Amino acid sequence: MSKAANTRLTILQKAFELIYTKGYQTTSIDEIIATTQVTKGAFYYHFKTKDEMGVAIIEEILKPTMQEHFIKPTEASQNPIEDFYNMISYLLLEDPFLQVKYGCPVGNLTQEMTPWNNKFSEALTELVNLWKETIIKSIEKGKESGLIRKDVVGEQVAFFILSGYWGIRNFGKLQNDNSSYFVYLKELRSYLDNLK
Amino acid sequence: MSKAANTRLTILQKAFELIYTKGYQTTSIDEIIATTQVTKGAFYYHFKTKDEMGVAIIEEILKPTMQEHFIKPTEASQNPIEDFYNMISYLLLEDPFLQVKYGCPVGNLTQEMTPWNNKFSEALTELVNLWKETIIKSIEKGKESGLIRKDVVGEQVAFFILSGYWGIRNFGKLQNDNSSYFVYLKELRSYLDNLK
DNA sequence: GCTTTTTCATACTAATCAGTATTTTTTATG
DNA sequence: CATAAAAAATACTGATTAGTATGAAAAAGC
Repeated sequence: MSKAANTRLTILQKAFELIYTKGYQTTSIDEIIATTQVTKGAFYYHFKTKDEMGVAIIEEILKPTMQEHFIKPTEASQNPIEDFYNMISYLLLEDPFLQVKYGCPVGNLTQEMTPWNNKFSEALTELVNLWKETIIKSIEKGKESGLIRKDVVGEQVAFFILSGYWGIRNFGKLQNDNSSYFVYLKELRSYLDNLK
Repeated sequence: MSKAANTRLTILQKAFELIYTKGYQTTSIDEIIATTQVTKGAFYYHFKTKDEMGVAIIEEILKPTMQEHFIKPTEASQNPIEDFYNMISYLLLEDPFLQVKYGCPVGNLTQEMTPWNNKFSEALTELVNLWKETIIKSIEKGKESGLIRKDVVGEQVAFFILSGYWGIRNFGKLQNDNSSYFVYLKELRSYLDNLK
């Protein structure tokens, strides 16, 4: 990777960490360049505005991460119900990057930037739809293989699972501990089992 | 109500509307006093800081509203399952104040202010716990009256319902339309029916 | 090695922010 | 009505904000 490309990536990564922990609006460019040891000239060479950088974070940091960690595993799944549970459980309790007190990065950005910034909304919608569609496909596969009831509606379940995930992360954030996750996961288990 | 008390209430109400639509951090005091036609002197006579006003909004605007619209009806309910559905459905589709594109006020504040402001977190936690406990009690009542299965765990269901609500409001916000609400409500219906 | 383009560094600006100091007006109370 | 206290009005401050203007260094092309 060229030195310039490296500078750009460093900015995106460090800025993402700051934004994930502090929020977008309250993370200033001065703070970003201070922690990245990059000058303002370099920053504005790579990004025309702060918002352009924000969208780049979604597309160049969040999207690939999601592809790798959610989309691929779900597509490869032979047992949707078991793997949905494992996916959510992993995200809530084990993922090394996500932290209880900071919630879900995609959820945070959605809450904060929608509906005031169209570029953000579009980029985030793309992400979320990708995840949703993957879940729906996985459910259809499960229906074919007999692991899921035929009368289950994929889109409904996808919305239900993702909503619950976003919501419980907000609870975790509020309480700043794992306890609500354990309670939530038990009910998720019983909900998912009812799809069989 | 005294004139001073009226000034205070006006500030809280208008500020809440601004914060609900724009977010807390991006709503400036200058903007609040401009829309309320109140001077800065008056504002800072009633509130020592912006954050003190924020907490007052939670306690004096959000809390009473929640008491009236969620707590009381749930406590009076004779048929929990039916009324849970109606409550969520009302909130998503009919409530005259809440708007799809702006999400849930409590959820928004939680996302934005936690974990960086303890006073906010405490005030919000109180609100949410109140709602949660009311739902749990309602479920226990339903179990006694035979409307809900005995093996249903109230706390799990309460978390599940509230998480789903918070999450789907984030979806609505992202898409800026009702469509996801309809899909979500269908699955909520079938989830709730499984508690019978 | 010379030139051009890319990449980055420094110093600045105008706007906005939360909050303060001080004075004036309004209201309550005797 | 006089006085004290409560409530509100005005003008300011210092810090922070996103973004710019301009020039210097690095890298690439020949």
